[in-house]
This record gives sequence, C-alpha cells and structure tokens, in this order.
Amino acid sequence: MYDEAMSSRPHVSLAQRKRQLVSDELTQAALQLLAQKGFDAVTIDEIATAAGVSKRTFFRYFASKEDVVVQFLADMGNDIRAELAARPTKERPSVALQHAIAVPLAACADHSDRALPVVQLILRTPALYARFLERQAQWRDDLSAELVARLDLDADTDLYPRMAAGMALNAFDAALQRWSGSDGTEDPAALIDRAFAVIAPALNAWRGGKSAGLAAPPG
Amino acid sequence: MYDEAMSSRPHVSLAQRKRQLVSDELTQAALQLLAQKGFDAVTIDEIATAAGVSKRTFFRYFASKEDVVVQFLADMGNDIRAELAARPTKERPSVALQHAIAVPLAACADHSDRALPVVQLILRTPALYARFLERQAQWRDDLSAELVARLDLDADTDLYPRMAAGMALNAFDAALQRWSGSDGTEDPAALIDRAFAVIAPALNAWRGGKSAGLAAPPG
DNA sequence: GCGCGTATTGACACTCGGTGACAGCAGCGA
DNA sequence: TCGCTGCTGTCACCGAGTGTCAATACGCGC
Repeated sequence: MYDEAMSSRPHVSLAQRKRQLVSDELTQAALQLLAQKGFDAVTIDEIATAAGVSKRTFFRYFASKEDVVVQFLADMGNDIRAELAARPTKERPSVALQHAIAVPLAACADHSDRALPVVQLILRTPALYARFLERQAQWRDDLSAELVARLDLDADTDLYPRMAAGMALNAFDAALQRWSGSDGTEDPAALIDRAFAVIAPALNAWRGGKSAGLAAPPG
Repeated sequence: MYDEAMSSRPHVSLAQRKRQLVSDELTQAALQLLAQKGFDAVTIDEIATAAGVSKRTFFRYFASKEDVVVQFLADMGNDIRAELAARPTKERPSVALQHAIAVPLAACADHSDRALPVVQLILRTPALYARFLERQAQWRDDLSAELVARLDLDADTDLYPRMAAGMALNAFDAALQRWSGSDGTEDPAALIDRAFAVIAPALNAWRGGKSAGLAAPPG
C-alpha cells in the first residue's frame, strides 16, 4: 500500500526491505493458495514453504492464518478514519461518513483484479468473515471516537456516534457484499450512494450536544 | 429454554433426557470455568472433566470452545425473528423491529445473574466476540428476509431490508455493550429506546416499492 | 427375560494451529 | 577483527479438533 520505494529514503536499510520482501512473498503465496484451494485446505506449512521460509517465520509476520488475509484489507480501517478526519468539520455527518467510506472502497475496487478474490474469500469463509467483523468493530470504535471529536459529543452518554459509525460500516458491508456477489460488476460508488440514501435520514436527524435542542445540522 | 419436562411427552425417552443432561452439565461447567479463569486459561479437557465426560464427548455436543458460550445466546436470534414475525404486518418497521429486539433482550436481562457474566465474557474476549458477530450476521440475514416478506420487497435490488436489519442489530449491540459495561445497572429497554430513537428516522423514511428515495432528511 | 440394532461413550492416535527456547548466521558499527 | 543486534530454522511442546474402534447402555420385538 505505501510506496516507500519511490521516495529515496536513506534509512530503509536493507534489513527493512528484506523484511518487507518476506512479508510480501508470504502474503502473495497465502492469497494465491487460499483462493485456489480454500481456506481450510491449505496448511501454514504449505504457505510458508511456498514463500521459501519456515512455518515459524510465518508466525513472526502474521498472528494467525486469518491474519494474512484480513491484514490485506487492514489499512482500509485507517484510511476510513483518516478520510473522515480530513473532511471539513462543518460538513454534515452523512456526507463526511459517506466520503470516508466511499473513497477507500473505490480505491479497493480499483485493483479489483487483486482485491475481488480476497473479498470473496473472506465473505465466503466463516472463520475469515468472523475476523473481518471483529476488525470492523474496531473500525466502528475508531470512527465513533472521530465523530465524538468532530461533533464535540459526550461519548459516555450519547449513543449517536456509535450508531452512526455502525450504520456507515453497515453500508460499507452491504456494498462490499453486493460488489463481491456481482463479481465486481456493480459499481461500489453507486452502491454506497444507495446505502447511504437509506441511513442518511438517521445520520442527519441528530440533535447536537447534550441539550435536546432541535438544531439542525449545518448544511 | 424449552420446558418439555412439563408436558408429559411420551417420546422424551430417557436417552434424550440423558443427552440434555450432559449438555447442560457441559454448559454449566464451561461457563463457570471460563468466567472464572478467562477464555484462554481454560482447556477443553478441564471443562469436560469438570462435567464428568471425556474431551471427545465435549465435541459431540459443541463444535468449538467458542460455541459453548455463544450457543448460550443462540436462541435469541430465533426469538428476535419470531418476535418480528409476530408483529402486526401493518406496523411501522421501526416499531416492529424495536419490539423484536427489545423483548428478547429484556428476557435476557431478566436472568441477569446468569446472562450478565456470559455477555461480559463474550464482549471482553476477542475470539468470542468475533463468533458472536458472525452469528449476528446470520441474524441480520434472517431479519432481512423477514422484512422482505413483511414489506413485499425485492431482496435482490432493495438495500433497505438489509440496512434496516443491520441498524436494528446495531442498536442491539450498542445496548448490550452499555448494559454489560454498566454491570447490569442501566435499563436495557431504555437503552433500546434511545438507540432506536437514533435510527428510527432512517427506518421510517423508507418508501415502498423499487424507487430508491433520495429525498432530503425530514425537518 | 432374551437377543439384537442403535446410539452414546471413552480411549487412542493423528493433524494442524500456535508458542517458547535455543542455536546459527548475516549485517553493521567500533 | 570483535561484538552487538536482528532474523531465521529447528526442535519440542501444548491445545484445538477429528477419525476410528471397541465397549456399553438403551429400546424394542420375541
């Protein structure tokens, strides 16, 4: 994801690039084997051997078998939060959240040749899907915290940020499932549009602050 | 959960009750040990031995270590869908869904002496939470199907049922987390009320048929 | 009461995911 | 060149989960 090779940083000293190389090799070998033979039919020994390292080394790079796959989409969580943080503070939550979701998703869909098989593998493999959902829960907490900061809310009492983050990720999930189910045919941006059309009334109906004031969101 | 012992069914022949007994013993032993020592610190051998059976027998009753715990809340999914199906067809989705969530949750909170520790264990243990989310995803699909039936929608094109089910379970999850975090102090019904107050605008803004509503938020 | 099919169980062996410990080896600065 | 550091492979190990098999207990027809 990060293209450090381009900028001629002096301190990516050999060892670091070596490490990155092993990691990439491992990821590539894992994704290929898993997508080809199915999650349960591939042992970690196979993956490691295919990447030219030992099983022990595999676990020095990834915490679990699920991790290799889910890690592939891991950065998206950070991207979503970063995207939200980058939106104008005054922007309505629905718009900010929609962009925060849509941009990384579009970026993912842009390399659909690599991303689509991974997404399909995740959505079809219960163990992977469970881990994916677990990670989404972390994203939800992150997004919620970001919303609390943006809107100056009280996280301990207000249910809005958590629900809003949940709804946004719900839209993300639905779009991802449709996109994967259509083998990449359907347009992710359009799907996100439609999903947010459903949840927008709730996102925008929020009444700011602790007071039960009816102040409409800035628009 | 099911009280078959009361009705004098002739065909609950000994073997069946024996099986139920072992299952209960296993569940009880597992929940006690896991809540006491933590999920990872307890081996299946311990649980099985505590219940007076072999490790092999444990796996004849539960598919995994996570399953013993999550199974304890498994029926709630069916209850939620049944509750939704039992609501008047003409009732607004927000009201029907709120009842469908609130009733089983209240039933759960009624035996908080048993349920609370289990819920806290699940929410605090990543592996368990992941499995719980996985199960919730199934509930979401079930609820979605029920909504499609109730509202006579087209499941293949309309994102509303899936999003609505997701939002409802989002409310469920948020309420559960608050309830667990407050050690059972907060009132689940009130939490559900507040959560549904957030999502209701979206649930009610649905416009029947295939036309996707892109209207501005109410107000 | 007696034999027989069926279901349940414990014991054993095995695979695989995952971890700790240790020794060997490459890079890099003094 | 020495020594330090980080990465690696090997080995031993534990626990989750599964297949197999013999033994046992239940239910049923006789």
